[in-house]
Amino acid sequence: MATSAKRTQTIIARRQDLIQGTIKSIAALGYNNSTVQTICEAAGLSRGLIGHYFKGKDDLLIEAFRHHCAQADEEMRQAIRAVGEDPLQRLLAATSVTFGSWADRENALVWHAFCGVAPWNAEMRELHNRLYRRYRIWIERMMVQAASERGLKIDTKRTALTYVQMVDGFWMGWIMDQEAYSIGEATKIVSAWLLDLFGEQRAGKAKAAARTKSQRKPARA
Amino acid sequence: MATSAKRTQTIIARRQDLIQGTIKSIAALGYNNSTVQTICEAAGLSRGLIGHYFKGKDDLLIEAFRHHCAQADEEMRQAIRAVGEDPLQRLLAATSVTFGSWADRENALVWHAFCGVAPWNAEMRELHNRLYRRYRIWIERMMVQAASERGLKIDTKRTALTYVQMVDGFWMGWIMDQEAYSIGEATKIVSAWLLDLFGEQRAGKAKAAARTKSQRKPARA
Amino acid sequence: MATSAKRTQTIIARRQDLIQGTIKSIAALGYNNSTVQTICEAAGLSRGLIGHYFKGKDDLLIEAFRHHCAQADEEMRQAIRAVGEDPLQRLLAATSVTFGSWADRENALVWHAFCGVAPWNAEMRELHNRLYRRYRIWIERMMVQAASERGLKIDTKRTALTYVQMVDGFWMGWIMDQEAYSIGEATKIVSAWLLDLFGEQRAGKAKAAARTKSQRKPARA
Amino acid sequence: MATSAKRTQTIIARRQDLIQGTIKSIAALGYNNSTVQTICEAAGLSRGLIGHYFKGKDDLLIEAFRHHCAQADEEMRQAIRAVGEDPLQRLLAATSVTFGSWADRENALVWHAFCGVAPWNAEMRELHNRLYRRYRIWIERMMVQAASERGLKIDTKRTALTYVQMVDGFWMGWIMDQEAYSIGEATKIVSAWLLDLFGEQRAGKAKAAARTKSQRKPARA
DNA sequence: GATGAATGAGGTTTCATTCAT
DNA sequence: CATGAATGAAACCTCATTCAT
Repeated sequence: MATSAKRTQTIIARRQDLIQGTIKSIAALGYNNSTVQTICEAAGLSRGLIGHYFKGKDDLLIEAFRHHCAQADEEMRQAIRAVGEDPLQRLLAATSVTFGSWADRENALVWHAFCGVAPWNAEMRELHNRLYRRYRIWIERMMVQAASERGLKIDTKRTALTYVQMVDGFWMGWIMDQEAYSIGEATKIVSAWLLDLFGEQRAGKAKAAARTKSQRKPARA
Repeated sequence: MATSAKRTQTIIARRQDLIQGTIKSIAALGYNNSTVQTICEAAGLSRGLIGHYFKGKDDLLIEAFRHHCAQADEEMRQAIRAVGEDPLQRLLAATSVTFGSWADRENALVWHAFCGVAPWNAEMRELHNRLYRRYRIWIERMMVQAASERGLKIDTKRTALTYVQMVDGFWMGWIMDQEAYSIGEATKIVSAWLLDLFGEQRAGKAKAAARTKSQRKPARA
Repeated sequence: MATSAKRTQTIIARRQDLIQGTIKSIAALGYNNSTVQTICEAAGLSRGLIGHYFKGKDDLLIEAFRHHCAQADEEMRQAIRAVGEDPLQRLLAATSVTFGSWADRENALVWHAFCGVAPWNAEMRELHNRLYRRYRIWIERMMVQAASERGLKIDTKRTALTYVQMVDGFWMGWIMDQEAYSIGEATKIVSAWLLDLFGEQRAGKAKAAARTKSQRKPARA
Repeated sequence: MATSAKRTQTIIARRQDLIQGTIKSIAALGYNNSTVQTICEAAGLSRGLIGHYFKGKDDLLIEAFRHHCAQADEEMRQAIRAVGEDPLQRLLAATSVTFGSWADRENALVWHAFCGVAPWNAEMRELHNRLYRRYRIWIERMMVQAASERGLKIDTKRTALTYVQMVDGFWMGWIMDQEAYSIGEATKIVSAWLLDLFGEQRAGKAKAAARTKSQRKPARA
């Protein structure tokens, strides 16, 4: 019993080691240049071990991506929960966590590397898209709440889409060229964009607009 | 003389063939799975030829990326010139060409693949960043003009940055998942965003605002 | 004492388990495809155990062959003893046991697999040849008796050799293609051949021939 | 074109080189111990070449077996044709060629090695069995002719089977232990067996039988 | 004594490059 | 010049063996 449990634990631990090694190796060398050799070295294990815990290199790579997706998902959920119920606060928190705490440079590089390969890898594409569909739905749901609370009429689907792609765009730009702008700037820009849409003065304007029967264009996204 | 000129022409033609083969192969198979074999097959040439016209596979890949960058640059320049002098029209034209005429799916996939590799390849990173610096400067310059014509006070650096990354973000999202949204939607969203910033009603409002001495927040980008 | 005896018994039992696992694995997968993994799985034991009871895989394989040889030897001895003293009956019993009771398909496949390897393995070749030399001598001895009892003049060395190789030939043919003929047919053919040489009518003929001074050719084998 | 023809010729030549290397390597080291390394060394070529001319090692091994089968077939056909129309002479010639000219020790060892693997390899089994079915049919056909010419009533199917398996049995015995008997002895035994079945005195007996009971025409030796 | 995790040697295969034709 | 055959380095993977628990 205890031994079996311990074995299971070891298996999980070794799989994690290899996944972390994969991530380290990809961050350091890129996807192409990561070999079984470099991955196992990064994990501090011997080359042959990969066969014990994964079907092969391809399987390990996919599992590493799956892990990465799951972790991104989890980090965001926790950050959002921690901040309370207010949808705008949650959107701001999501922005912060995306641009900050979890997505350090290593994670971001690895994410970038995987995305660069996913279009030619059905399984990775599937994983990525499942994550993003959920992600866009969350964002949209929060925007719907925020708009509703403020009496704003907004095309939330379009706005959510814009938010998600804008964030991704800022990430990619920073991965490619760290000197063009800092992650802090990106955070500020996106946060300001959110506040402009859902912030106090907008709420005030919306009420005022409602009073005078004027109406904002939904295309405002 | 004539023979030498002809030879030079052949060299250029063969290099182009190989570069086009590289692009086709990457679009079809991805960066990783593109081998000298698949590239030369796509180019309709024999495998050994690569050594005659490039230092090797790596050199060919970089040259292909260089070509891709140059072509993107050129396409945008022409599209912008064709549309006349008005900066807003130019911005809209740039958006159109980015999302449309040049950047078909094949080109976009290849661009995506190269970007997925560039962070670990000094030469590619350099090429990419040179292009993007120029690109951001154009966009900013046009925004400066557009704002100035309309008497708008806008943080153009920030706005240009936002534009560029938003466009890239929409591209990437569509490459990863074609079912999430269409390129047409992305074009509409970005165009609407531009028009909201620099379009007619905004111009009117800006003049009105100027009359009443009120001042727009720069964070509006 | 008791513990030591028990230990010895365990050792013998485990060695037997592994040998049986080897035989099962070879029968199922062939010699080439049998790995320490498949052998230990077939034996229901863990992989590391092989090192405790044998010098290594090669040693186990040879011991398994040794066991197989010994068992073939033993089975035949018992079958022959069980049938009484008559040499012809013994030859027929040997044929039966070879084609029947012991040499089921599994044993035959394993034998075939070992023989396919033995020419390039000094130890296996030696084991095989020792067995066959004894085997041929028995067969010849029985033929000598049978011939002598019947007053037949036969080149027994040649006849014994023919018998042994014919039986082996029928085995091999059936291992390679079970649809060409059945083991039952092979048994009938070889038995008929024996009866034709040593059976009743032959005995009668031999006596008649002896009366007329005619002489059979030894080449009749 | 000449170039295309030459290329085809080179391909055939290289494939032959590799097949010959395979045969040499198997003869020298056995099936198990033959690696891509040893095969290419025996062929005097580099390791990587195998991928140009065969799908992989397994494919090469099967092609080598196919070649071996084809060659055995061809050698026997030619030997039989060379000896004229008489069926008994043809049977004796088949015996000679099997035991002699073609099947030297190297070829026989390789044949033995392949047969040791074939039961666990569907493709090899199929090749082997196709060859043997044809082989047994030839032998039977010749026996039918020989018996008919001599007015003998023989179960030719059974006799052909016995012949084929006896020959194989003698081969196998000699491969396993060269000291037990020589190939010359085996040839003599089998030839004598054939002559005893279809030879002069048997024909004479048949004639005698014909004179007294049947109306069969006399056979020509 | 039994286990199976870990190792690393060695096998197969792929692939960029070279070179004779 | 153009070709593709040949090479060998290096990648992935399998597997026999060792060893800590």
